[in-house]
Amino acid sequence: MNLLLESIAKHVSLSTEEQERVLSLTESRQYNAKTIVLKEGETCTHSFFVTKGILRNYTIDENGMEHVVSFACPGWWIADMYSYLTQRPGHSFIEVNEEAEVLLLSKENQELLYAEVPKMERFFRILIENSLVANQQRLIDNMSFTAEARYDKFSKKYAGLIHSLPQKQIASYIGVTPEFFSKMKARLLKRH
Amino acid sequence: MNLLLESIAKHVSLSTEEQERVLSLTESRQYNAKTIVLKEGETCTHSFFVTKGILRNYTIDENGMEHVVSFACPGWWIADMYSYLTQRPGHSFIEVNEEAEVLLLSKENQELLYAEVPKMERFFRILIENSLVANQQRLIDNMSFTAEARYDKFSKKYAGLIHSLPQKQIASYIGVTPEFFSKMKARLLKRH
DNA sequence: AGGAACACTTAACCTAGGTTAAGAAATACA
DNA sequence: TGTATTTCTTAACCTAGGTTAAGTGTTCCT
Repeated sequence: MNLLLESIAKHVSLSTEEQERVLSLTESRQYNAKTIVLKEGETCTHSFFVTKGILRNYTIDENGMEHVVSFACPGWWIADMYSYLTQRPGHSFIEVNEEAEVLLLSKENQELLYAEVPKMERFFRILIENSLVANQQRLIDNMSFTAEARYDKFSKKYAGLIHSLPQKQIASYIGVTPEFFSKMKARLLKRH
Repeated sequence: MNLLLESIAKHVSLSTEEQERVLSLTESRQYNAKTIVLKEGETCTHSFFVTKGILRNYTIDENGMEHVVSFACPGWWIADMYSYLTQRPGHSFIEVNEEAEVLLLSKENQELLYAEVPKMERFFRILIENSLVANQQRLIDNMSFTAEARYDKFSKKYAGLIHSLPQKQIASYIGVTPEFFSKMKARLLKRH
């Protein structure tokens, strides 16, 4: 069965016609690893629902350091939220980590969908609510915990993902340099 | 005119009956400064729309350190989002900073509102979207910038609020100790 | 008005994590 | 298959920000 429809069905129930309408407004794409699907300064015209592979959203700060905003694996959405919502040039990149298949939903089609299938507005509201809660938690974690504890949380939360990610991206997500991450990992190993 | 209705009107337009329905589902309350309206471990049954005063949402970590999640002044909503959305015991406090007047909206009434006035689902979707974007930006800022730069951003963003907040709360919001904040401020003064 | 309870400051000292740099391992790619 | 590029490791050294502690305002409460 279709991963997108499954994921929608977890939060709202659509008629067969509504399901078809949803799918008709999306567009399927495939990308090779390392494809950059959105660059800093571009406007994020579509959001991406991942059906295969892994994508990531990150910023590059004024010292050239990369900071991962989010990873997306199958069943997850990804976009530069600021740019997508405002339809103004964004400040982040979206890059394909591993050969991927995605469904594209353009901003216009999303608005259409809200008008035609109100349940989809509920669906996205719930998704965004969950993102917000996760994001607030991550912010508090960054202020409350040491890098080691954050890594521990990350490992548990993204257990499936963790072995598919280069260490430097994990380091960047939890907010430390790759060098420190490497040192920390060695310390953890030595302890047991 | 009513601050809540004004704020709604910025995003969706309601009929007079709809406006009345919204108001009929909220409940007005007054609180003195220092009132704790939600404690860690309690379930956040209502969200608060501030019409007067200032409230703040914060967590206390395992070392007893306070971390401010958000401030709310007139025209803003505040809640323990995790607890409010899941209706499970939360991990944060909501406290009245300055004598306040608020409108309470219970979770049940919010759901009622979504069913009766679909435009309100849009309204809250947009609000949550904006929160998410602001929160993602704050997270990235914490990883990209020094405490000084974060303070600078905070001062600009909350220019109106900043003189009503004790320094320790600003320190806690930007993610430093009150002692370091004090040192930093002295340094900034000395520089010009 | 007087004192308990906070809020802020300062200063000496400490540490988690950053920086630089150089080498080793792994991947990509021709 | 070899070489170029990227990732990872290690180690010496550095610094932003934390900790502790003691003193000085403030506020608030009776």
